[in-house]
Amino acid sequence: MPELPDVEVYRRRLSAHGLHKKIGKVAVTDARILDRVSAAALARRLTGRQFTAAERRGKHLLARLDKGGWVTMHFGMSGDLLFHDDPEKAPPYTCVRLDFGRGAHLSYTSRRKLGRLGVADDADEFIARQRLGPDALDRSFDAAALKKALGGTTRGIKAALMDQSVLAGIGNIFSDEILFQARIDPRKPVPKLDPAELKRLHGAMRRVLQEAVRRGAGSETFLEHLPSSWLLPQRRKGGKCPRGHGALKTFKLGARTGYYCPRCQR
DNA sequence: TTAAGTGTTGCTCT
DNA sequence: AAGAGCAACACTTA
Repeated sequence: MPELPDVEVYRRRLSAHGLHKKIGKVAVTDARILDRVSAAALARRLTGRQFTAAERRGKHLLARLDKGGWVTMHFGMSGDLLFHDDPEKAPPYTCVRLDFGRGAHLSYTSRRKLGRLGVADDADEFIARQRLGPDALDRSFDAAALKKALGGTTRGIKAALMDQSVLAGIGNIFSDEILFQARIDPRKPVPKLDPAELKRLHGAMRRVLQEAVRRGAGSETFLEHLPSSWLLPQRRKGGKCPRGHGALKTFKLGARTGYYCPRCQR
């Protein structure tokens, strides 16, 4: 699930409830999601420490530790970051649980175990190792920066938008929404985008991602409360173009399915 | 029942 | 050497 908006919601949650609290215990209940760190080493690194900041780059969440270092989290195709007050009531698929003390417990979940949690000494080093491009919602990532990031590639625009080394944060779902709002054919080769399209693309990207964060991406009811002008609620077999153009079409990008309206996306 | 499909990424192959 | 294809995983749907 988690693309940029979902992870931004997790970041805000961690920032609001998880900072400046001493970590008393680290419970690793499924070590498969640990990224180049053992359960014992993770516990050693975190016990007695506290988080001092929560940052995000694309789909990666980084929690800064006092006395140096970061906890890095990625959620793969399914995952969440949840607080709960009873340590016995960790959500399903919890892989790592941090106990901050009475009534404050944080659980990292990963249903399909494609997520990864690790530690990094330096955030920039981590970002470089992951080959992450600029964050899609970074203030300095303006239309010119988007054009520059896309420069050089000849692929279709949807594939380029989903390439985390080009820009970080957009996946299969939100690339469909962004391209629908920008009225651009997802398979259109990047070099064929004219300046007006690039401008629309950049505007749609910011609007869609920010609105998704504002509406609480990742929540159960997220799709139900979206404006009727959005593609996402229709993004399924039998879905219709929100602008009244009839059935949406699908196409395959590797193993992923893209949805679009062939009438309004050119 | 079995198989295909899934909001991601990384590795392999061309 | 950029880009396509597939495996990794666990669960849902056809």
